[in-house]
Amino acid sequence: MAPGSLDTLGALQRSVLEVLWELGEGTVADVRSGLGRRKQPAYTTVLSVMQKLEKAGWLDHREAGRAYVYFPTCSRDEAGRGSLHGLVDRVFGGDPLAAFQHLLDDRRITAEELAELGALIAKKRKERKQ
Amino acid sequence: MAPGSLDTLGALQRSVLEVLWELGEGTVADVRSGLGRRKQPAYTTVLSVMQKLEKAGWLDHREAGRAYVYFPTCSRDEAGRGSLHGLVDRVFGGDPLAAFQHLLDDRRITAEELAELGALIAKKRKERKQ
DNA sequence: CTTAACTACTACGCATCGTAGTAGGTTATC
DNA sequence: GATAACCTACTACGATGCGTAGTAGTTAAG
Repeated sequence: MAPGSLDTLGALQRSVLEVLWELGEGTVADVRSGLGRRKQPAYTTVLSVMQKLEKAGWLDHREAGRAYVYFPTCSRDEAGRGSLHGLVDRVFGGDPLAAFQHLLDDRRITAEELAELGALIAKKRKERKQ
Repeated sequence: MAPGSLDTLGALQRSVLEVLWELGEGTVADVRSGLGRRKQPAYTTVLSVMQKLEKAGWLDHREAGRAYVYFPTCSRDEAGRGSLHGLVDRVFGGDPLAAFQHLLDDRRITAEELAELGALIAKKRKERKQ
């Protein structure tokens, strides 16, 4: 399970996580060069952020020779699910249906996506039947 | 539109908003007694929080005689929608369908709700057709 | 006029983020 | 073996934001 909501993380913290999800795993140096920023933070800055992320449960590490190789404790998908789950709890009183309603009212959903959704739900219902 | 994400608010801030959504509007004293807490914060504490919420765009007020009557600038629904919208942007790269997928995988959705959802989508599609 | 109620302004402790320096250990090089 | 390079651990600091509340000032009521 995700250790918290992505929304409570700072910008740099989320960037670091993003890089590690992209790479799968990596050293501090890897992550640092993976950050697509004009002004790269100091090595120790990235290290600090990653240590804090590890303490918060987002990252773990293994030793590989002299260096530590860090990796996320949950996939991007799981983190997204956890964040959404948290939002539904905190904002919609734990009612997923309420969240659905709002998403459905979103103007950005195309007719094709709507159709896709219908199919998705039908499939889900079939799965449940068994 | 909602001035931000509910998720970035503190616990007391959200409680205050909650009370005002419940009441529709209210003075500082109204909100204070509306907070269902064992230890009620000082009057000035609630006032401070509400002033900060107003500066942040969540509240507005009108004068009524001697007192200020505060009210939310957006409905609870709009705030929820805004938070969800923000989450979809920040976490799912602006793809509502991805958020749907996760919600659908939620174990808490009952078969009845799933059916309800199907009907909801069918209705939505019909609306779009016109 | 005095008192009660209400708002404005200010402040403080605490937590966290971004930032990074310094100290110390391990590996590679000469 | 000594030294340089690289890596981690620990510590720190400014900024910001939340919860908390006191003080001062204004307005209404008696």
